[in-house]
Amino acid sequence: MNPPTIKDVAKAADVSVATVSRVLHNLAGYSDQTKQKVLKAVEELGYQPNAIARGLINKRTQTIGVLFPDVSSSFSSDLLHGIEDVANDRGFSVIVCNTAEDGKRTMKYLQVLREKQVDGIVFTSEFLKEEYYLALKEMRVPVVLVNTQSHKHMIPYVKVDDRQAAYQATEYLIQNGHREIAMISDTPVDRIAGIPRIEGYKQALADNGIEYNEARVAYGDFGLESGRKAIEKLLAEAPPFTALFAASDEMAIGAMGVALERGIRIPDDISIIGYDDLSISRMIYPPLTTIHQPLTAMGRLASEKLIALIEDSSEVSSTIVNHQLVERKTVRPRP
Amino acid sequence: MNPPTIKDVAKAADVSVATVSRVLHNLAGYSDQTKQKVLKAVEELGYQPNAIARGLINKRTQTIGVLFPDVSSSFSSDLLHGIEDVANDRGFSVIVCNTAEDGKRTMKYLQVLREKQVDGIVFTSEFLKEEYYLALKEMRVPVVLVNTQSHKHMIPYVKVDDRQAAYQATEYLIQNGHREIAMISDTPVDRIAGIPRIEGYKQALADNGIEYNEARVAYGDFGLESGRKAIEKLLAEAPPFTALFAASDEMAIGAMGVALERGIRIPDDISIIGYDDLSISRMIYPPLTTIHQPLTAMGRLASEKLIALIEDSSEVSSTIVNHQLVERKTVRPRP
DNA sequence: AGAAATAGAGTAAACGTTTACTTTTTAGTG
DNA sequence: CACTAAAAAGTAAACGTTTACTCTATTTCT
Repeated sequence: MNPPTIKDVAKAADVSVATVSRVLHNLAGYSDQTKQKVLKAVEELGYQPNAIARGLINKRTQTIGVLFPDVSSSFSSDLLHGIEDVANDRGFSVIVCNTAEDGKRTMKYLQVLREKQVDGIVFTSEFLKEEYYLALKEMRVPVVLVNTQSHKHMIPYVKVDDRQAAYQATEYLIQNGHREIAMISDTPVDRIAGIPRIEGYKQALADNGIEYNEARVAYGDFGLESGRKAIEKLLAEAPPFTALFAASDEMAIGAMGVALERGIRIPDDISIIGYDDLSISRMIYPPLTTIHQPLTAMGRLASEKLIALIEDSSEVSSTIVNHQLVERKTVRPRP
Repeated sequence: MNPPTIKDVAKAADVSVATVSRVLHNLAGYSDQTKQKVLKAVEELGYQPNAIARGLINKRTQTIGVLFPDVSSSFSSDLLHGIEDVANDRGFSVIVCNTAEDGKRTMKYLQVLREKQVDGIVFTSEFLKEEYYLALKEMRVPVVLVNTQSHKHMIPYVKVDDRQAAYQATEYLIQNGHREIAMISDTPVDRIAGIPRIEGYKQALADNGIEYNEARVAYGDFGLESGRKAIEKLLAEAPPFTALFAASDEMAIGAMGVALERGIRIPDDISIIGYDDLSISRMIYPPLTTIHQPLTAMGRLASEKLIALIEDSSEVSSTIVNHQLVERKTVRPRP
């Protein structure tokens, strides 16, 4: 009735459970004949080992937990894709957690992951609060950060150099002759993705002798809708501009939408450059010029680092992955 | 050194492990004084129960597995969002599996999920092969299907009525005066999402006295790129048409992209209606008229059904969720 | 007061593995 | 053939819980 256990196999093959276990793990200590008997019994009973029992004894669950602020964003799901892919390859399962950027929820997830005895954790796209750090530390499992970083604690991370990427995006607009350049940023309290991108933008302006004008920057939350709001604000309140740097593709796409609705041509009237390179960005019209972040590859890398830490608990370093400016159709030289 | 166990708590509180367990589960059998002692010890040691050990004994892991053909598609991640949300609420974790529509991979996942003793499985957006069904059956855990359905086996599902939705989409174009209506479909061997949508399309034509012309239907795979290919084929080879029904938003968006590139105006020259209503569809320009599938809600519903099955193993029925035609800017009356 | 019921607690088996240790069998050596 | 080394296999503890069962002391009832 119940699923067969190793004992049932042992009985059927008329050997001890230890022998069955050894055969199944290819350890030494049995004759070829015995091996055949065991394998036959396994086959006949349709025996499958119970990973829970195994996990209990060797204190390994072959499971990792991954936290996202928003699983359903294109950004997160590309990351997840990469993470899941290598994890699976290496024999790990992944439990997804959607924190909704809510501290309470996050702490609850952390507790669940702890109780479930995950072997490691990937924490993505969000500032690592001290509270989280402490919980993570108590769990004593490896952690890797993706698309975020902790200045206070030494935790390996995988991310692009936001400051430099933003610098490059802005400079690209400048090289195209633009001097009145607006920006849509994340809230300026975001120490991870917000501030560095604004700084890169400012620096590029400064290095090219263009004065920074605070009125030309609007704030969003990386989402589509916030991009619409932001450009509306800019159009209404900011001094005129011929180019726009949006700190996320979603915001760029939102902004393009309202521009187009109002008969503002892209890139003829306003050039736009985004940030992320979501798969959608290539496909919309006009295709979005943007900073490519290799999200799937970053996910893969994160998984690899984490598993390395789990398996040899050797030290693993952080890596700044290369971004890339991909030229498509939303930027053109200033007339 | 090691994380404290229930034994450590028992020792610290000077009671037996049974008592600790009872206190932790609010069962009867101890004085208030004892309870305080135990709680104090738990607090001081920072004890957290081990879900693996618990799972071993009560044969419940509070974990479900979810299979997607492509985790990183917007479609899947909206579903996942809903599934994860209610699962978490009800105390379940979710393990994601990306089958990549690969039979081998799927079978491997099924085995892993079995070994990990998940309590239930959600299977999404793919035809349930007999092989999968058998594996699932052997696992003896509840299953719910999302966005797919098995005609052969009685398995509860959650999906929209594709045939009817396609009918409605097509009829909407007809009501707008169009008579030369092309379609981009999934491959016609797809018994789940392919055939019913084509049939709905055909039926709507027939009911309105329009002859079906096979040359006006092209095939894709639901992805963006395939939408581009399909419309290119249509533009090159099909008789002229004034409207297009795409069986997925991604394909519709891909098609819009090439139309726009070629100076074909949407909706002035060609009206387009999509299918899915991804969050991006509202945001692109022009915003896509489409059939709304409430993906997140469908995910939630699936989770609820599955958990109901897990918890009382009562019978649970399937539900056809309501789709909705959302009118945006890509369809206009024929001039 | 004595019996019966009850509250408060402990003991130990069970869940399905892995593995250190022990025992038995076989093969090898001089 | 006696003895040793190696191979083959078994025994049982351990992992961290839950829970059925048992035991003792106290309360309740007649």
